[in-house]
Amino acid sequence: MVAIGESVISQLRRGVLEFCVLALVRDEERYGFEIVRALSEASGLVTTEGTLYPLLGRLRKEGVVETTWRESPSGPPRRYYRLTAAGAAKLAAFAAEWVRFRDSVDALLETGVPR
Amino acid sequence: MVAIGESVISQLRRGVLEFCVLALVRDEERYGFEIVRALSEASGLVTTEGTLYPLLGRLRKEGVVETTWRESPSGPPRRYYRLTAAGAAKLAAFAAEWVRFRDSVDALLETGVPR
DNA sequence: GCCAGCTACCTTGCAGCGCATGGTAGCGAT
DNA sequence: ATCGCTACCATGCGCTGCAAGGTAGCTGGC
Repeated sequence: MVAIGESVISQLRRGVLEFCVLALVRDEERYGFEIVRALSEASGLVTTEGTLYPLLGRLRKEGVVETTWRESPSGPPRRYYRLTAAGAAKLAAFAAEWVRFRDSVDALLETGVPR
Repeated sequence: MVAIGESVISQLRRGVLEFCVLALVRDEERYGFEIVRALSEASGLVTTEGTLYPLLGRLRKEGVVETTWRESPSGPPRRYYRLTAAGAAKLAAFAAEWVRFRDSVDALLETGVPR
């Protein structure tokens, strides 16, 4: 068994992280710090604030999420994110692409032959 | 239905392409141009020579593939790639990581909750 | 009062990889 | 001899994840 670097896995996160965030705020509002923690619970999706906040900013500018500041019961105020209709559409479109991509990779890794 | 750009999908290929190539040359020798065509058959993995040749060069330097020049029956000579033992180990290690990563993403996209 | 530690937000600069583009050369057919 | 296909390769850009560093609110202990 050979260990591959964490850097290899970090390349995997490219392009996927964005949609994991959209999925996280699809059904309920969440704030940034909470999203970092939630992603850390999913193995292979661990990330840091240095990654997430710039990403959240891009999503906001793009109009796929909208935000509300709310007081915290204890601590500094939080910016809560929720999905917009445009975000829901983009997420749905990605989910379809993801399935195709995932199946292609699975087939290749298992058989060594494209499908 | 909203179309998402090809650029979104191209980000998905990050870090995965390398291992798809390793998988392709695991069981039989293949040459560069052939690999480009083979990947194009797998939806979601379409790539170009501008991507593949630099990648093959990195894999060669890394020692996970080795190559042999062979005459073509018609056309310029071809450089054939095959997996080394180190490459096989790296591929196997990745396959395990991939399963974890894939399942995490699947869970998130489906439920909006990390697992 | 004040300081340490947690929470929570954000910015900046770097690095890696996929891609577009362009270049070279062998071979066969018209 | 020119065109088109095959087959190789290099260069520069852009995007995104990450490390590192910065600001500030709140709480609890002394």
